[in-house]
Amino acid sequence: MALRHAVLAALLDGELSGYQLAKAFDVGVANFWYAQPQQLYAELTRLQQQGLVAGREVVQESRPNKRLFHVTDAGLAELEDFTAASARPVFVRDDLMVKVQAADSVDTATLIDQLTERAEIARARIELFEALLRRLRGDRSEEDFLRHGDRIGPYLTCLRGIAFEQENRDWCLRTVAVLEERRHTRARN
Amino acid sequence: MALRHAVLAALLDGELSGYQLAKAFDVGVANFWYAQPQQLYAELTRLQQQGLVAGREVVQESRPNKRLFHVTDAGLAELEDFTAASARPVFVRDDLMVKVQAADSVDTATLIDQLTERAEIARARIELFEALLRRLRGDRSEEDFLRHGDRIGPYLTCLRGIAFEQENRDWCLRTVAVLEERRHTRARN
DNA sequence: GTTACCATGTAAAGAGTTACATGATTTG
DNA sequence: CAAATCATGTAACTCTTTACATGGTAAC
Repeated sequence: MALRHAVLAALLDGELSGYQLAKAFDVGVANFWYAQPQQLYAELTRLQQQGLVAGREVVQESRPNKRLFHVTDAGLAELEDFTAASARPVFVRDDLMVKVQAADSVDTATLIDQLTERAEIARARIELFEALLRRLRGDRSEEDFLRHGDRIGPYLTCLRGIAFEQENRDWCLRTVAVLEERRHTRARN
Repeated sequence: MALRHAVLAALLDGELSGYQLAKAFDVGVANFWYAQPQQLYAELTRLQQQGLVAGREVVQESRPNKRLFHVTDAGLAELEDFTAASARPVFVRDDLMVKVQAADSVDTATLIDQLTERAEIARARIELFEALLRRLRGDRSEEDFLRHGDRIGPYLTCLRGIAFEQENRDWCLRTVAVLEERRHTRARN
């Protein structure tokens, strides 16, 4: 059960409604996990039943009412246990990689398009993440912030998000370059 | 359905038994996907029923008999379709990131251990992947191989595997450094 | 007026993990 | 004699995705 803990970790930053949480997870600005709104609403309900989060109804006039959730002491204890338990390494698991693996046997035209598009998406995310980093550290330098800041978890995970997307972008562009050169070479022969 | 295509792509390199396939997926040497043996046996059966792969029984004396599978023309066509369809971007989704996100609120001792261990695993995988790259390109230079080699798909995915693991390792080590320094700083105050 | 945003869900299907099962051979 | 390798699966469970569903307000 990983989503549970991702939700708990996300709620450490303060009270959030399901909708706000969904936005954070959706943009990937949460950058350490991704989940869809439906999952989050369901998970919040479960977590509340188990007493790991508590919600309070906020009545709004010009908008639908919402429930704001925060982590309870039991939730914190659960996170503590989770952190102490060991985690297995992860793999990339990307459809694009499967396609590239098969690149020698299939038409590469659309593949090149997809890689280019993916590089662009990665670029956009890097920008987004970098803006988030700046916001998190305020006017401090990164080094200073990481040494003395109160809440560095999100900053550290965001650093990884950026590194991942950079690697992503660079690999896509490199692969496009290789595939395109081969197309031209073949065309000439 | 993603595993289907990963299996098809993996079988492009030649006939494999379920067991051999499982080893490739397990080590992650397939490096573009990961799956467990049970999944693979089930998937091979399904693929065979759908005519996307064909198997032949190989009778062995000192070992149990095995079934060697290869991709059929229908399988190739399926891969072609899959490649043409668009793929959604991926996220990292790593328990370790969830833990780091919560690092300000939980005990970091075991977390530091886990990050260190993960860095070591990443280092080992990088070595493994680099050996695989050397084997794939033979005595050619990377540039030459990527320009004129017959089968570059696995090479390109392996490049990404390495980049991913490097990023992984570096982030873990950086995070450990940050967390450790904060422990010491706090201890002093 | 149409699109985007706020706000919350249910239901079903698909994918992946974990646990359980078996049994022979080879290597140390 | 124990551990690793070869070889193949089933069953139950959890997690994720996709599709469906509703309804008001704000902005262009």
